[in-house]
Amino acid sequence: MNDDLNSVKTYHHGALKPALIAAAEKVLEERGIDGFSLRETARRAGVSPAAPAHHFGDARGLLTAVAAKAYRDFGDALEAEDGDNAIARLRSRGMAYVRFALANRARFQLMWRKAVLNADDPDLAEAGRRAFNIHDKTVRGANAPPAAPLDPALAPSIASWSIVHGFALLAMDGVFGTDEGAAERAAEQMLPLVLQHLIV
Amino acid sequence: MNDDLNSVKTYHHGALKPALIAAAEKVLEERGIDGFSLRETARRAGVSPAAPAHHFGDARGLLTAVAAKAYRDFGDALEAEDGDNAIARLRSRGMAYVRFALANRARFQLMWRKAVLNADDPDLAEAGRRAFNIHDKTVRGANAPPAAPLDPALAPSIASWSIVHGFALLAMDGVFGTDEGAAERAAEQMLPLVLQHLIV
DNA sequence: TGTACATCAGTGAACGCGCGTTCACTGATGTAC
DNA sequence: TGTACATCAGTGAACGCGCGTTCACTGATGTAC
Repeated sequence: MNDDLNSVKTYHHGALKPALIAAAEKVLEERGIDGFSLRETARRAGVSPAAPAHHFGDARGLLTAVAAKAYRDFGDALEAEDGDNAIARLRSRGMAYVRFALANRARFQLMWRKAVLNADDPDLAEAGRRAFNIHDKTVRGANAPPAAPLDPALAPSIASWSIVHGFALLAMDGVFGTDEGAAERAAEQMLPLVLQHLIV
Repeated sequence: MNDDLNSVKTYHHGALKPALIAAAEKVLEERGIDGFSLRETARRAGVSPAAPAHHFGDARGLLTAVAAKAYRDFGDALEAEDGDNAIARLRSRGMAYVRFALANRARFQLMWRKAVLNADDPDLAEAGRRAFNIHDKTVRGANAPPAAPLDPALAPSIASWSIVHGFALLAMDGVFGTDEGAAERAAEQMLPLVLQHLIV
């Protein structure tokens, strides 16, 4: 084990899997998805370039694990917000959506960069489903009947998801300036125009 | 010149600049942005790997030109739609937004992948501004006073831009299935819920 | 409690890859006189 | 109209790069008896 400060470097790392995920998150945040590299991640974790293969198979496997964790953190961030009524709750969770994206740019982008992930990873799928369900219940209520993907009943969920998603991405592109907090203020102006119409 | 069918290969291409842009668009559409390569583009255009440098400087320069053209085509696609009244017009242009994204996936993504483009290219900036202005006038009316980026008066424009943008990206991610037309049907269900509230 | 041994989790050198860009060059074009 | 020459638009070979992955290996761990 490597969990005390006096630990010396041992041949076996002890907790390399989470350490690699953490290193990958740093590399992503610093270099962006396009600049990501498995070798650099291994370097950060203080390990040889071949080591990650033992835990993740290949680069895609590692990125998939990072994305799954990102979806979990994202779901937690939504769930952590609440409000006095349905509209207030949706508004604060909408803001949480935008804030998460801006505070975790590369990870957030990775969550949607399907081409780079293992599409059939069950962990990833489950984490994504959970995040959507949290949002869907926020819009349609905790007791709304489950709905198939194209059910018209989902329209309000899709609409509100679209708006926060689109806004977050535009904000990340700097459409609202690079000034700290400007995007958040723009979101506060804009979300109330729309979200209230989506709660039934 | 190389513009008739019997033309033989000449040392000078004659219209290499547009030919390279067209080749780049094909490479992007086939391989995605991450798979884009300057060499492959040159290969498609039937030209040596060093040739593009004469017209675009480097790979970033070529991609920037492709993105600027994409913004122009995108603006044209919005402008081509109309409606009997402001709400109908906004709705049909919203659908045009979604359709353009789905029909020009890689190009649409490129338009927003700032990290890969020359941020200070005047052509690109101008084409982007024009597209936003077309949208803004659709929402706030042709005679609305111009507004600074963070002016609250822009909120309805930003809201509607966000929703079509977010929806388009989710659709591209396959959230509404890969079934041809499914995304368009979902958009038709959802857009009316929101857009009508944004016209003043 | 001790020992043999299988398994696990790493090493580090080497591979081949396609890439973007540079370079000295050359063929074609256009222009000045 | 002809000619000299500058400029433009290409060539193609070569460069160095960092990458992901493979490979034979070895050190450490855990387990059966």
